[in-house]
Amino acid sequence: MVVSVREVAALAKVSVGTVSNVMNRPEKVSPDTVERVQAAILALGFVRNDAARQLRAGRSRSIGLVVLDVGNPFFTDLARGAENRAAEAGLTVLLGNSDDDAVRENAYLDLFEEQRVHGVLISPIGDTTERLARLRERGTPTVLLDRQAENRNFSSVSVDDPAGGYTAARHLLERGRRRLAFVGGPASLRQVTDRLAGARSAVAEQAGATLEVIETTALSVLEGRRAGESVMARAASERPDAIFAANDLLAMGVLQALNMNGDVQVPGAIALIGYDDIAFASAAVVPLSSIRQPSELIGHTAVDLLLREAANGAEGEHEQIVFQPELIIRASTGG
Amino acid sequence: MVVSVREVAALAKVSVGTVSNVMNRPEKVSPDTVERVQAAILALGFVRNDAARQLRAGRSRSIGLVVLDVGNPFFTDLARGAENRAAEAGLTVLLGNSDDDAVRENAYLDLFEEQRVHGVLISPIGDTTERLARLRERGTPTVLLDRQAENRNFSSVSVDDPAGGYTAARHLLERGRRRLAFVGGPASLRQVTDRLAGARSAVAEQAGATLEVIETTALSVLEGRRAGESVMARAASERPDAIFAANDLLAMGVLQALNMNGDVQVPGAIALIGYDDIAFASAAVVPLSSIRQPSELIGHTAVDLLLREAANGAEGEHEQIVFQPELIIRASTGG
DNA sequence: AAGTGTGATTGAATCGTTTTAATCGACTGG
DNA sequence: CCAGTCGATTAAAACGATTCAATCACACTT
Repeated sequence: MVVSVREVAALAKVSVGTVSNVMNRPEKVSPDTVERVQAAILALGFVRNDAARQLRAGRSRSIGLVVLDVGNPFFTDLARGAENRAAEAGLTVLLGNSDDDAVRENAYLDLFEEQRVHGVLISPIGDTTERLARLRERGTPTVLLDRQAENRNFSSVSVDDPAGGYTAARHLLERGRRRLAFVGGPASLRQVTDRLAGARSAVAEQAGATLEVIETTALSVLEGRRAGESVMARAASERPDAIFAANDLLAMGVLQALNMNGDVQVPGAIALIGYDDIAFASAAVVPLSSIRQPSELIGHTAVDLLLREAANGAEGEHEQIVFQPELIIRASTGG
Repeated sequence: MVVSVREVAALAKVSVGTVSNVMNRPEKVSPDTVERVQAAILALGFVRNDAARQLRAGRSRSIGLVVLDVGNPFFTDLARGAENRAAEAGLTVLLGNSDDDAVRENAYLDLFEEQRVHGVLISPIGDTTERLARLRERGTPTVLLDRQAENRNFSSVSVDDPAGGYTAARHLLERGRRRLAFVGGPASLRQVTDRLAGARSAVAEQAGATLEVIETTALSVLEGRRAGESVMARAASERPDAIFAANDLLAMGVLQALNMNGDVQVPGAIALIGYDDIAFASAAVVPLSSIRQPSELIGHTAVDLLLREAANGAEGEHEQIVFQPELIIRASTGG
């Protein structure tokens, strides 16, 4: 019960070439033949075999997207932006979730390369540039997401993380807080270290202000809760009076921990600010101040860059696009 | 600069057949030949072309997953479960987002069928059973998610939605509420109508209790907010004293609307319960009571069913698995 | 020494679509 | 009436990995 162009051609009494033409450039085929072939396709329930098509074409019609965490709305929003733009260009997005794991990241890159995807968008964990360079050398255009390559060797779409970190910390300082804590990790993530660096420079400018770092093993709600609990375990006088979390998931976890016992007021005792401004941030126990990133726009732009990169060939220029983040003030830092 | 098995074979001074054997069943090849071939692969940076492989094999090594909304954590959790189980079986999951749109759903089904995926998992919108029956007839095993086929013609993994709806409404009634409102839609979604039906029967059992329906066009935070605002627009005496939202996203939107002006107390004036128990529910402004569904387990089980279905061939039995939901009580219904 | 078995390797056919050069008919203008 | 053109169609050659029957080399048995 396998139906290939061969059967369709036989039924429509034409050659396989004509069947192919009907599917791909019907204007080259006489109207009545088109009709006859389409009738045959329908009658037999023919579905074209994409593997054969790709084999001939050399490249697939999809692009691979590797994100750090599909559970993070920031990345699903970004994916939506990429998907929409890709759809306009007739391409499909394959979504891979590295879950902050180098092995999984690598597995997805292998898979995408074997599939000869049109290109790869990736928010890399740690330092993968060597692997990515090889990927590109072998002909798969690559764009970095949410991260700039040190050596400008890659096209990238990112947001100014040091500036975001600076803005967040500055905001807390302006609210009169002096004993800040940064919650985030792992340090292998560039986003984390950049935001921390930004916060550091803001604190350095302010006499009498301090910044402690509470490191986490992931950017998840659970890890945030753990960090929050470690703060709660201290005597009240030992606690920071403001917390800057490296993303909103962490911030929400921290918030849960602080609120669980009900004895720590936010923002009364501790002000809290997150990062990303995911949709849930505004609906939190205490609506969360945050640093907004234009997530959909990032995905959208990344696809544009990828298409340009693909068109230019290997020796084209690489373009770095950096968006500016935006401070969103809500109740968690005193409205 | 294209590298195929041919080049590898030439460099290693063996035949292409041997190269293939090295990759797929190295135990059939003498150790030193294996080594020579692998060295050649590495030296040339050879990456096997998946399209050619699939063409020969007849089927791809991935399974297609079509969900209603990737923005909904329920579905990303489900996807994670599916992905993990699939990985154990050496398969990849391709995630498609129908966004509650029949056209996009169809596009993904076409794509997956053209790719000759191992099988399809889908949370169908509206009535797609005819389309799915054809898909299966042509050889692609299919499992329904979060939805049972009326005629038992499909394997499916779902949760008892009428029971969940009943439980939610019953809980509100037991808290002394009598003027309930159901927020949800569109009515084309089976999940919505089933949960509503369950709620209806609970209300019918309770003398003096009423249930109004506020229909939405989607199960999103935004639509929830819209519904909440329509409630706020009424005189206080005309408002319900309890709201059952068809999922947590809606419930969080409702909550935002009720809280925005600050004048409606939850659960004081209006008790609120959602559905799914997504991770963010417990971190909401007012921690949200909800009906928990075992999302990861659903994804996991669905892949199992799919593999069984694929093994049995077309005329095998179809299995319907129904999980029971669980009431989670938090502050939004009075703790 | 002939025959038998075994393990390693090979060569060619195959999967299904796309593409290109070639062919065919019919028609037009000189 | 013939050369030339044009549109529609065809046949065959790709694309690259897999697989299976055939071959080969070599050791072991009788």
